Amino acid sequence: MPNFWLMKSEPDEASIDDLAAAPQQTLPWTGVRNYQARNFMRDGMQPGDGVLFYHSSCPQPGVAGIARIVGNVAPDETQFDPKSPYFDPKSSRAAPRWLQIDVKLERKTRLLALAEMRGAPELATMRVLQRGNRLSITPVTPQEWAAVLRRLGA
DNA sequence: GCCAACGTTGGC
DNA sequence: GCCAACGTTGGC
Repeated sequence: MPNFWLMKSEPDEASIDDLAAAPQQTLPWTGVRNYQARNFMRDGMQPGDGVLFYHSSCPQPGVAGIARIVGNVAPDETQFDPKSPYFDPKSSRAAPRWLQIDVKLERKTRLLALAEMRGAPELATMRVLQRGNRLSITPVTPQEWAAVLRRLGA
């Protein structure tokens, strides 16, 4: 029984086109530095899970494609790299604090803009639309998943 | 650039 | 353990 997730990425860092251009159309999802989001990765994510790939902090925020979780969680390599903006001096290889997981593109979609999502009654329950939500990873219910795909014309 | 909202830090 | 101060997120 697969789960569904919405994962935010700033297109300046990793856009849907970057994912499409990556080897195997797969990128390691690194840089999660929030415990709640990490716990979703650690406790909830499984290979095969569906992902709504969301562009945030950009002129056109919204869902830009469908992806899939592949592989399993592993220590996020960027936390050990002093040159990385995601370096965490309080973490160690013995006790890694942050996790990464591989995400593979399923298909690019039309942009389902945040404004459209906000106007869609069937999407009103989505965590990403709730007031004050800042989590970069949020669970999506099967109903919400189906509603998004329907709206994307799938 | 602004600012609301939230998470984290650290002194006590 | 409390909570003020600070930092970050992210839409607008």
